[in-house]
Amino acid sequence: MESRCENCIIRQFNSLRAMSKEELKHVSDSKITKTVKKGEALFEEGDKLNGVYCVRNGISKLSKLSSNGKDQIVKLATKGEVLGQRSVIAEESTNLSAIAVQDMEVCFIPKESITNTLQKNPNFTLEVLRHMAHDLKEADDVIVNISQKTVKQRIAEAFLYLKNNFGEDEQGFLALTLSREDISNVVGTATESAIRIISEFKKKGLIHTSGKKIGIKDERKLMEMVDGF
Amino acid sequence: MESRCENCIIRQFNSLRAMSKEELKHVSDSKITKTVKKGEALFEEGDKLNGVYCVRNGISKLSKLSSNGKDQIVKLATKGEVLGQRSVIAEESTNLSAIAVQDMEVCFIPKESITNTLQKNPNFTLEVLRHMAHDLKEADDVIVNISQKTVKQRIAEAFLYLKNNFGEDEQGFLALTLSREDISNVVGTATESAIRIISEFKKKGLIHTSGKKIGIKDERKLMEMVDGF
DNA sequence: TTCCAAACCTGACAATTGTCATAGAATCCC
DNA sequence: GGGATTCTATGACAATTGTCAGGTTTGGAA
Repeated sequence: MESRCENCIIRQFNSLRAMSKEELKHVSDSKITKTVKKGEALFEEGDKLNGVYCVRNGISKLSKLSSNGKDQIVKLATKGEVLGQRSVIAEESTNLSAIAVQDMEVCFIPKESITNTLQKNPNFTLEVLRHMAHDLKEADDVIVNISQKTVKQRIAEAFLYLKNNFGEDEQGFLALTLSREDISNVVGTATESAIRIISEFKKKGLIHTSGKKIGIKDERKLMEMVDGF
Repeated sequence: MESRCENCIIRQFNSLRAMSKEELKHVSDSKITKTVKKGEALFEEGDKLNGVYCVRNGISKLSKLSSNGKDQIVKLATKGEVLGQRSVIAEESTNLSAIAVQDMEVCFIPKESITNTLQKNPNFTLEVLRHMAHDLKEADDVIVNISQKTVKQRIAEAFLYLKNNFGEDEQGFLALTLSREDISNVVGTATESAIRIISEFKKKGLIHTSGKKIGIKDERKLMEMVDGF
């Protein structure tokens, strides 16, 4: 049941596609496939990583603990993304925790395969660099959003982000269901504030809910709200 | 007066040090040295960059305009840093503006020298990658700080950051003097709020001021404040 | 099923922060 | 040097957000 990287479609979405046949073979021979249950950690802030994780299925939140005891979610990583790269490249312990928000299937790739290829295959290195450049741009956007937008705007934006990146189920609910606490940790606010605003959105007919699940009813109004109306 | 990159000490602090002799020679032949006056822009958000800027002297703020009309300063770049890399690597227009907060001397390096080297010299690419990994980690830290700390804490932290990164002058003032507006754009708050908190710090004896200049008087208390006391 | 713990929700209140208005100080430019 | 402009500063107030203190609902385990 352990499939070969050479045949893995996921690879097309990340920097591994720039690896040569032989390099890929080496990765495939050394990789370990793992399943991670919802709520379990791939790794925790401060861990020294001996490799990276390639996400085959499921979604992980990348978060960092603040000195006030709250988690801030910095990114949601899904199928095709490689986690832990930054830490392996900089040869530092990781600055983020990775915790599954859905059951996951991941491949652990020992860092030797990665660092060797980084030193030998400029295409691969460049590909990794491009991905990191993209992540950096996104991080800049997050900084601006968090500091210049209200909680209400950020929550509206988060819902649109969830829809655009993870889609909806058959009944029109967001495919990725986060707890209220996770939502508040994404936008950087108190859980109670997030809940209050969700209730308000529901009253205004912007969204509908069913248990934890949230569905977007009025996308246009949400978009207007993000831009400040 | 145009000196050669081969002899430039600045290079030791950035990824250019991983270039070979010939590559460096090529860069040196194609580079253009510029002076940029305080307040002038190296480039503006949305510009397509035809190269990168290596800072020889002075300091630049990297900022992004928010939809509410305020600038958010994402980073302060000083001697040795290379600006515009992200944009050149991703082959996108830049997401940030770079504006001098002090008179600057910079070298413009056409992108061909960079992209060629990126494709041929894995050491260089890896070096760039390491720098970007570092920037990304810093960006994560900024996200957590902005979303989880109060304005007061962030301003205290900003002062300590300025001292640690840019030092103090002979009279004990921070060597980098920012306008109150720039300070508020670093921490992501209204200018009035920043001014009010600066006044408060002054009353409490944490800092002293003279015109725009700010000096740190009680570093210990500022550090405690950052951690929430 | 029943119970327990966790998650969700709401109200009341306080603290923080932003906005607007205004005034003095510094700076720039002719 | 004088006038205009920008920057700094402060007060008053409103809006936003966080905190605390309860509730209710939900989901899972015994």
